[in-house]
Amino acid sequence: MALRAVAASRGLRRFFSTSTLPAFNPLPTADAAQQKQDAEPSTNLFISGLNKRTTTTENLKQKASEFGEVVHAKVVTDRVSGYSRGFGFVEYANLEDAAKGVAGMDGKYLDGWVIFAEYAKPRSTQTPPSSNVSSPYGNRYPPYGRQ
DNA sequence: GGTGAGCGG
Repeated sequence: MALRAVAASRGLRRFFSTSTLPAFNPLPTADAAQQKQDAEPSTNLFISGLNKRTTTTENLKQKASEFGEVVHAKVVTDRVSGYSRGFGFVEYANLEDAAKGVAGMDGKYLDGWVIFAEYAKPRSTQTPPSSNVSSPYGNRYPPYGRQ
């Protein structure tokens, strides 16, 4: 009668239940922790949100010097047009100053614009390929990209 | 000349 059907469905439900529980990821915290990873700490900082109309190099260096020893500070400008591209790079002397610079400049105002400071990606540890012909430095290069 | 996410010589 119906008792057999109820018992059978209950048994099937228990079977599916026991076979479904440990099937998927029992520890989603490990995957979430792997996804939540900030940029690797480095002395080079990527500053975005700068004002395009003015060369904020001096202001950026002065602003970054308040949180640590700044080795380099530059606003990236287009080579052909010469206009600022709105972002720059700041290199600190050590990682602690870089961390303080990020915590101190990220989300702050600079020249009327909110800037964003985070760790920059390592562009290249080798000499650029376009440095054998039209380079004012010849084969030698200034100490850029040093760590 | 100068938009508004982005990664430079």
